[in-house]
Amino acid sequence: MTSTMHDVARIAGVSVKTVSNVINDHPHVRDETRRRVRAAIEELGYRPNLSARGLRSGKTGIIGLAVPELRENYFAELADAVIRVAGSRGLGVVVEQTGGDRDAELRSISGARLRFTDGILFSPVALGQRDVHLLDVPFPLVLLGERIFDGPTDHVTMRNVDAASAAVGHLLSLGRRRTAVIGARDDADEVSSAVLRLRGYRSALAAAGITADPALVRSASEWTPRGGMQAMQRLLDEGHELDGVFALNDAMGLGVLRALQDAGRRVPEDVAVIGFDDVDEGRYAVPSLSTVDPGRDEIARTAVDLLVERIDEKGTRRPARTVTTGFRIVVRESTGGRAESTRPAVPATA
Amino acid sequence: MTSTMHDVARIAGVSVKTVSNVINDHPHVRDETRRRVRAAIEELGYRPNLSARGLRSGKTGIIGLAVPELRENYFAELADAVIRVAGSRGLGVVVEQTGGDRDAELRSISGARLRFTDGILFSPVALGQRDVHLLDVPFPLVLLGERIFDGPTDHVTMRNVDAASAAVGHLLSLGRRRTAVIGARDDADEVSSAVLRLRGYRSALAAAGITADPALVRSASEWTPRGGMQAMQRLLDEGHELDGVFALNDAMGLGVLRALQDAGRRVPEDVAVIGFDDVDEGRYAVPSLSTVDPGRDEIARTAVDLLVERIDEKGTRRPARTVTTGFRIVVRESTGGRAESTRPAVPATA
DNA sequence: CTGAAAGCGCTTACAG
DNA sequence: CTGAAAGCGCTTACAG
Repeated sequence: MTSTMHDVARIAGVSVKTVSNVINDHPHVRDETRRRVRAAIEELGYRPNLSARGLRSGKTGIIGLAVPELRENYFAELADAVIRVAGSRGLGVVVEQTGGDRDAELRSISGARLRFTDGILFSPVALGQRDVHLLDVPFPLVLLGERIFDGPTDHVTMRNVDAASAAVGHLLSLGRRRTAVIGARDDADEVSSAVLRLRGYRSALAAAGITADPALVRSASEWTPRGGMQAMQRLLDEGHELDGVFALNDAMGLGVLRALQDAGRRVPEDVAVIGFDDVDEGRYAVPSLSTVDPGRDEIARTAVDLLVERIDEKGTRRPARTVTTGFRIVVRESTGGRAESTRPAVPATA
Repeated sequence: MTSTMHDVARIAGVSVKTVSNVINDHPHVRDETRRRVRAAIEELGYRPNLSARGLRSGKTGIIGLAVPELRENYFAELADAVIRVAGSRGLGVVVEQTGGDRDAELRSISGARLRFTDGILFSPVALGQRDVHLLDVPFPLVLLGERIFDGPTDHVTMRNVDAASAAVGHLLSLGRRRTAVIGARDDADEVSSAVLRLRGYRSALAAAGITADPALVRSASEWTPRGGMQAMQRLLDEGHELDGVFALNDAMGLGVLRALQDAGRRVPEDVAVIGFDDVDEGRYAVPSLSTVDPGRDEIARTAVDLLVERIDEKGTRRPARTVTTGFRIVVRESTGGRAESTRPAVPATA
């Protein structure tokens, strides 16, 4: 039925070793031989059996990506970027969803799937700093995010504190002195996006000589539009004065916009709003949502390359490395910038 | 380093065959033996090598999902659903992005990845009816969507015409007599979501004795918020009277909402708007977007189960089957319904 | 530069 | 019910 290297070798009149050399672009094959082998491959429609190759070489050419949920835009866009980069490196990506569940996160790095992927990119949301010892696994693992630092594995993270500080600095530069923060969390013993971004908020205010009003520091039930909307509604209901909002992610920022509009507050005239993540939706919101671009493509590229390095590593293992990616403040309508989506010079055909 | 079945067999004092029987839940193993084998597996941290199993059994336990782009919400949510269902069937999912590119779509079913996945779920957007012969591939393939019908493979599709007709019927029931459609395309020789949904629009109007005004039938440069917004802006600029809009997907519907608001039209008072797809964002838009729920979970479940059936198929191959899933009209604020996101009875901790 | 052969770790007839 | 052995399709030392 399906043909093997032996069939190709027979048709081409060479040994399987030579076929293997051609397939894997090894040197020392005469051009004429290479041509004959290629023709035989074409003729038979031969495709290497990846299981056999994997068994022999100890590699499958597949990496795992463990994220909470693809229906969260941030992770869909991250997965999109990771799949692109991995594809360009000749790797397939098995996407696993943990649902932000601790057990599922543990399972994804338990090794149950170990002999199936060559390594895993892992974005935890349930595991935290106290679980750092669980990351000492016997296979290549690259950690994403800011739940766990100083672990035994390579780690790609963003400048959460600095970026949050810059976002609040942007609101300050617009003259906003009463900026609320939505999505805060102040667990002393946890390091998370929430904690780091809140730290950036505080340091920006402190640098401007402003005392943060505790009433303006709000948690959200979940980091979604719904969570942001509800937190904002409560804040408005309580009657606090405010002229700016820093939503710790764009999803909540979209909910904040809605709550403000429902309450008849004008954005950005009455209240300027900035989010974090730069998901596509923010660009199309009314008004469009200013945000922090955390450099998702750079994160994906860096993470895949670190993982590939680890997979290719022979005996000598280099020490764990932490890479911090850059960021950019994206000014849109919600802080007085212009919408990016303008009419095209040439209208599309109607 | 990593242990094998032989190690387990040695520790447990049984043959590898028995270990295999235990791992694969085969009968005819005494409880006591089973316990000993399990203990040995535990002790060694043994995990089956999936490459070896794949080589021997001819299966990898991985299926492929080929979609345009995960950053499009519809496909992120579809992938989310497929990964959940596949996981419950013990299968991993390699996600491949075609970018809606013809060559990439062909590559995804060319068999280059064949011996790597047990089968593929394929959602084409570039290939069309004329490419139907290309689907006659020597591995399990399940087609999603409405680009190609009557092909040689199993096919899962939704009731596009009926659902679109019901959406427009909903607008008619609100008394809207001048409903525009956004995202139309009228290629006589192509069957696509656009063509089918447009057909539903026409049949609903016809059933109500209304002549469709060609000026209200609009294409969009792309099926995105931007495309919807631009198409709506042009429609408004041209000064046509209208009181309803049927956006052929939610992404365009979100852009339509924005264009209407920019133009000072009230939704739904002046113009009622309904989309198609039921992506999460529509629920959080201001106003929330009415839509057609095409039953994404049902699509995912059906597609995975058909693929599993094909993979497990021995000699006798049953004929290709087409499954059509159900739909539901979701009435939200943009057509006068209530927002679904209400305040929680119990506020989250602040 | 090329060929014959071993072996990666499983599963599965085949004997017993 | 259990064991010994073949073989899935590759890659890679090892000879030549």
